[in-house]
Amino acid sequence: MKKKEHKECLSALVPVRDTLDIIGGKWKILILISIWEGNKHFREIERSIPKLSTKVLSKELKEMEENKLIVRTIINGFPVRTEYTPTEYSKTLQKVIKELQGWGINHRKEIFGKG
Amino acid sequence: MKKKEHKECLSALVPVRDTLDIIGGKWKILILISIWEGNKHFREIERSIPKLSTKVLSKELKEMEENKLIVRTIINGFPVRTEYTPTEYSKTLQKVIKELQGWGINHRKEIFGKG
DNA sequence: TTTTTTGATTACCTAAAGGTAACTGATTAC
DNA sequence: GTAATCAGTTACCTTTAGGTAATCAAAAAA
Repeated sequence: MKKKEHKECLSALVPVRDTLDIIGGKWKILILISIWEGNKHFREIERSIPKLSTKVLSKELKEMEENKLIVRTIINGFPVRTEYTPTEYSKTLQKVIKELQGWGINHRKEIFGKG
Repeated sequence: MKKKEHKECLSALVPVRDTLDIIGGKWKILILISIWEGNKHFREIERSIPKLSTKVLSKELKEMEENKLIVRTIINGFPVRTEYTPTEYSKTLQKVIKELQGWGINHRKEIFGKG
């Protein structure tokens, strides 16, 4: 009898993991959407998302900048302000998020809708 | 000056959260793929995924059954065996996973490939 | 009768994610 | 001078996810 080989295909999952690391977590998509909607300043973004703390926002914004989803610009003015703007590249995530949303909407029907 | 309204659109994100809960985490996609590949029995699935513990596998399989991604069948035989088989419905996740993978592959290029 | 294999469950522990709150430094209004 | 707003940082605590290992019950093999 042929010994069963378990193909693992772990390497193909590395990019899946990468993506989940970037849009997973409790706040990441929320913050991204807030910025897409036009919120530009730290306090503005913070206030737009109930219960989000400055610490978490600070950490997430750094990661998002590293991932080229947003650009951070310091504006030297009377009160020094910081501006966060979404990159064109960040918009490539919209299709992914839509896909997650579509599946989730259908899943609710699958689980609760029909018996 | 018109007061800035921050549209929150939190409700639209509930299904996104749902989907991430189902395919997020360290093992869920790995287990799903193992079953898609034909691994049917508890030990078989366990052995196909290095470092996965029985405790976590047990928990994840329950959740996957609740989410109608797999079917659990007990086969009364000489050693009582349990069989896990993927549902047709589970295959609707393949498109989502492909999307996550595609974005992740491109993202590596974006971050490391070009300066 | 002891060991092995099957499919798990339980208790305990660690590591990571996230939450709370105080504090910095600069500037502007009172 | 005092308070408030801007953009954060830091230290500490809690919660959750995941890991380790022992155990259970049934049955077959030695």
